[in-house]
Amino acid sequence: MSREEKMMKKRAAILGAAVKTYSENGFAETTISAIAKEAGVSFGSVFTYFATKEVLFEAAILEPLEEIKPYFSEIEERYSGNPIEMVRNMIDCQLDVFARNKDFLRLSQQVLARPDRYPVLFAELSAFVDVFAERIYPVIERGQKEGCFYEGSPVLMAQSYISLLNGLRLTFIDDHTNLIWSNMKIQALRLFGPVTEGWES
Amino acid sequence: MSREEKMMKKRAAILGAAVKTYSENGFAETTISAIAKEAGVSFGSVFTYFATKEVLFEAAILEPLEEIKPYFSEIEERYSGNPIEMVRNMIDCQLDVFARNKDFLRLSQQVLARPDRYPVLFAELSAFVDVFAERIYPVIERGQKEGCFYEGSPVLMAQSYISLLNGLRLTFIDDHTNLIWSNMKIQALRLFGPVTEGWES
DNA sequence: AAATAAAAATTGATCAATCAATCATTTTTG
DNA sequence: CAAAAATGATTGATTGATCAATTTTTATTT
Repeated sequence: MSREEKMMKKRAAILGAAVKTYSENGFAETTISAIAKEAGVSFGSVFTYFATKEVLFEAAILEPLEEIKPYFSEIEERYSGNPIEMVRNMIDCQLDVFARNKDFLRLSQQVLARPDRYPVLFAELSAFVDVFAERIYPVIERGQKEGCFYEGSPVLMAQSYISLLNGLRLTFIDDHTNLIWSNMKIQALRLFGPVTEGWES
Repeated sequence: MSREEKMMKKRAAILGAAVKTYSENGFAETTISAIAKEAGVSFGSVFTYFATKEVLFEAAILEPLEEIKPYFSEIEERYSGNPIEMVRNMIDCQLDVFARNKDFLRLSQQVLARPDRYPVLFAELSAFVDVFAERIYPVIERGQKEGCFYEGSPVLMAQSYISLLNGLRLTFIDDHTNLIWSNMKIQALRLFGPVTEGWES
């Protein structure tokens, strides 16, 4: 393994440990030495890869966010069918993402809860939601024209849906099963239109 | 004003300042001296009324929780009409409570996000949700029999509704208007049954 | 291949700053 | 005056960041 490869691995280990430790203990109650221990590196090494505790926190938000972004921005590209089917596919996929990324989502909720403390990160997460609302908008409009979605502001629907996702992640913080999450998919769908039949997966 | 009255007032001032300051800055990043300043009392006085920083945090959760409890536990007593009307009244009232108690709800979300850090408080909040689910259960069942609510587990519906409330409080953290909140009431109702007509308030 | 030097990365002891809690002193109350 | 409450300076513990010493890696020369 080349030096560069080794260093990339080490950086990834530190970042992963940071996501886990920050999400469990919050920014202030997380010590650099706890992250170092979790990552299996020395205290000093953390500062070789991240200038400050603050910079490491920012990276722990922004880098996983990039992984998740496509599921919420590439709506027309990723989900297919008529509007109902598209939203159904989308919910299926996005709820799985939320169920899987517990640590990252706990972290992002810490940011959402304190906009003044994390202005840059908060703006980044807000922009993420705005992009989602913008991309889902035409799908909702088509569904409304077809008569299968409720009338009303598509932005409002999108916001209520994102709120439900965040709230679920908070309410079922310790739920490791996917049972709850698959049961909640139909509830999410009901924010868009009247739906009786459940999931067939 | 008697001494006892004065002391009650001072205690209330400290507790109010604690709810505000803890909710804005989190437990660890809140200093006792910041709470004292916000409350207009001296540093030392805080310890006359609350033994430790931890005890003050617990009081800042548990005492406002008692104020809010009735809106979520006295379902049959407070909300009237047929099932649809009852849930409509309930949502109307509970969303107002969530919109009004921003600081307390931010605090409770800090607890929900870290069950291991706050085991006792977390258990208290979980019990609160459980009581709500138990009390709303028969209303949902009646609505299902009347055919105006979706079929499916009433507990799941109640959980999705509480999740939406928490998520809304997180998403609209800085929204001071009540516009968003009144617009979200119909979205909340749609978790229970297919509803087209909006709010007439 | 082996030896050597230069550069880069690792390490944890040390330092400086922060802050919860204490407590001796002062002020207020009855 | 005596008891209670208020006050803020002091103390001890914690921890982010620094840095000098050590180890590892890479490049160069024999």
